[in-house]
Amino acid sequence: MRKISESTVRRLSLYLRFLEQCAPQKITISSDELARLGGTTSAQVRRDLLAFGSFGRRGIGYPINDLASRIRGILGLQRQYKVVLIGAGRMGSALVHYPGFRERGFNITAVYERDPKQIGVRWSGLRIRDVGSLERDLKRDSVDIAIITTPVEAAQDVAGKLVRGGVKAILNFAPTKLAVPEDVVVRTVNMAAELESLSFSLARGGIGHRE
Amino acid sequence: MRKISESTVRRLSLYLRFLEQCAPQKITISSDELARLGGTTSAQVRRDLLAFGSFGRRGIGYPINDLASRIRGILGLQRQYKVVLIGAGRMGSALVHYPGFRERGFNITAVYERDPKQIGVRWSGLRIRDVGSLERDLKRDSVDIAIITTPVEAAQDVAGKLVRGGVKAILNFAPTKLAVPEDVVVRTVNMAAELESLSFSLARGGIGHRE
DNA sequence: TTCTGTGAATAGGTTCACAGCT
DNA sequence: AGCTGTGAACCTATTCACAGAA
Repeated sequence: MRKISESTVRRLSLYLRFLEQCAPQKITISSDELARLGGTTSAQVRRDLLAFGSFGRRGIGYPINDLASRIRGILGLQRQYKVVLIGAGRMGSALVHYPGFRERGFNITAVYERDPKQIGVRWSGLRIRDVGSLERDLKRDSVDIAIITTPVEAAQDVAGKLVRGGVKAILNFAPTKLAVPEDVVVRTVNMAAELESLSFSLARGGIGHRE
Repeated sequence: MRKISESTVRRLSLYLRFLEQCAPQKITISSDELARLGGTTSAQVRRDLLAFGSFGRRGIGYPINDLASRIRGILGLQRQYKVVLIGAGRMGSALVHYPGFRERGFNITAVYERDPKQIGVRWSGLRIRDVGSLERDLKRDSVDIAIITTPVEAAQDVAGKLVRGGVKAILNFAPTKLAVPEDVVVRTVNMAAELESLSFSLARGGIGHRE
């Protein structure tokens, strides 16, 4: 089984969403159909799917259910994930209440915050905890993924606590590069940079139309 | 002046942030230093900067202020942008109050919502308007960028209104591919897909450590 | 005929390595 | 010596085009 690139992973997420939206009576789907839905080419779709073994049928297409569960396997979505969130601001609130996470098996089980005024407040049943107890809590029972929604100044410090607590995957919304050991994966979502990429495109018919 | 790739644009955003954080007495910065800050290589930095003309000085480095304003030029950040947001949910609230946007010249000037209970509510001085008047408002005075934070079912419909209202750039937080004309740029931020990319990495020491 | 699987060709992005300023 | 600018090499991703199975 070959190496799978980051852009392929991103597209697999997309394909999975489309497969799950298919009418239940529909049995198979062609690479061409998936390509139209996802805004790529059929060759691209076939290459992506080939990256983890071939099981489409020539002349027919791909069996929808098999393909979906195969993609879930690749993306590691057959299991549940324990997620904690640090930073009980507006962005934290938006993410805690985002239904798409739980649907995919990402369960936010704790929220941490530094501001004493926020500690103890409940967000739909989840009591906001003191970030001071984060490291201890992580050592007591471990979590899979952490989401950082703190102000930028606090982010690296929090990342340190997470790493020491054994967290191996971090989704970071603070606009900074986090220094972490080799075996920890970080994805940074930088809202301002997203807008900047749009202003770049406006300034010169640049990157073009990319979805 | 050559074509600039999407990944270069993303890195330029990063570089700009670092340049702005430099101590004011610091005059120049080397590609090596920028590389360390941004987690790339010096060769990569030099290539990125070369994409829009050479004005570093051999043996010295790049003049910080010049470089910063040149990058601002490339990214189209010398001007102000008028931005509207559609969908006054928690994510909308998080973005409206995010200080990083205004700092960069992205001014959210109106918020639209479908739910009548929300219409008229004020978010730090901004009165939430009926999405029914969106298209008319856009035609009266145009905006540069729109941010969609509606539920996924409403997103395509809103995108249609935006396009008819002359908006040429859309930042989309609904997990769906928006169909828009060629001359409209869309960037979709898919939160669930970000987590899926992390679960993929956890499932197999996959993509590796990418910042 | 339809639609996958895949080698080969192409394009695109990154790294190397070194000439040339300061 | 220090550090940029840049051709060339390299590596990775995408597209082409067609053989082969249903």
